[in-house]
Amino acid sequence: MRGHGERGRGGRHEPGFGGVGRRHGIQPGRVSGFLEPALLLLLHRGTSHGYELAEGLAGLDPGLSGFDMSTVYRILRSMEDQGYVVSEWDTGSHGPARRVYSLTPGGDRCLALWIEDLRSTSTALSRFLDEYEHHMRLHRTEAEGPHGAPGH
Amino acid sequence: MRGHGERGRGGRHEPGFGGVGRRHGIQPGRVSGFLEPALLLLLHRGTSHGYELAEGLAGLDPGLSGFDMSTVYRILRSMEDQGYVVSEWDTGSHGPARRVYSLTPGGDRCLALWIEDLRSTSTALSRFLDEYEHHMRLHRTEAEGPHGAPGH
DNA sequence: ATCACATATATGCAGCGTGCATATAGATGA
DNA sequence: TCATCTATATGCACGCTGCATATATGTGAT
Repeated sequence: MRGHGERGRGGRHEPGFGGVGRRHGIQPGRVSGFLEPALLLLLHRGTSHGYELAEGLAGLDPGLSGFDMSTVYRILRSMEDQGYVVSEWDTGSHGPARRVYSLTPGGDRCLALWIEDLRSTSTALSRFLDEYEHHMRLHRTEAEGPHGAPGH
Repeated sequence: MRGHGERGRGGRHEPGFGGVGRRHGIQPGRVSGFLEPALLLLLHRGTSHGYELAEGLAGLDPGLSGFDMSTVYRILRSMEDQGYVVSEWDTGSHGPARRVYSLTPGGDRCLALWIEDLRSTSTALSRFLDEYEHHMRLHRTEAEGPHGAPGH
């Protein structure tokens, strides 16, 4: 996650999910808008704060490690506004105060809805990739011609 | 696709991929930024124009039918700027002139890159969903307690 | 003491993607 | 003439995100 030692020139972001590494214009990028369910899942495992959650994201999937800390904090606040999480300050720890989040019942339901959506997405994605394979198979045999010479 | 008979109140967009149905704030939404590879695949099947491509999208996946026509046109233009497609006017048809697009070799390569990325995304998504199932399974048995009474 | 560094949260700004409303215009049929 | 379908395009607003930056506390080295 950006924000500590790794600071500055981030370089390339690995494929995976996440609105990672925008590049510019329209090139192979990736699907995005995926932090919320990941954070909700982490919080379902237990109470945590932003900085720690960011590390948890990287553990969930390397593709999730490309997000900026600011994005993580903003999404947490936004989820709090929606009532999916609640927070309180933890001043008893070593470093600076931490805003510790925990999941609400609403957040639990929200996660379940996300999972439903992501399952649909996953199915649709697989269908799309299958369709691509299928099309390319046809395209190749068609290019070989009906004479059946599979030469180089 | 919005833009013809179906005009006006679009109502709910079905799950699937696509930056469909923004809702508001952060709720179960869906991954987005997915039109490009879909359009590139359609154009790999053959030359076509925006309006027709929009219908082709719905055929690829119902989740892709939620996109606005303006978005489709803008993405096509953008892809043309990047050299992935070229267009020319077709005035020989019945209705108003159509801007007909065809794939370039660059677009072909771009599609291949997209597919690579989408495969990573698909894998990552599956892993995430598996992790969710796994966590929920643990969570449930834990809630039942170590006494092994699986009662309701 | 001072400085660098890791930890921790937060805000302003800019750019991109997208929905919605709207404009334009040719073809067809009532 | 007027409504409708086909077809493309633009302006506006808003949300998401990266980047730069500001702030503050604790730890360890000099």
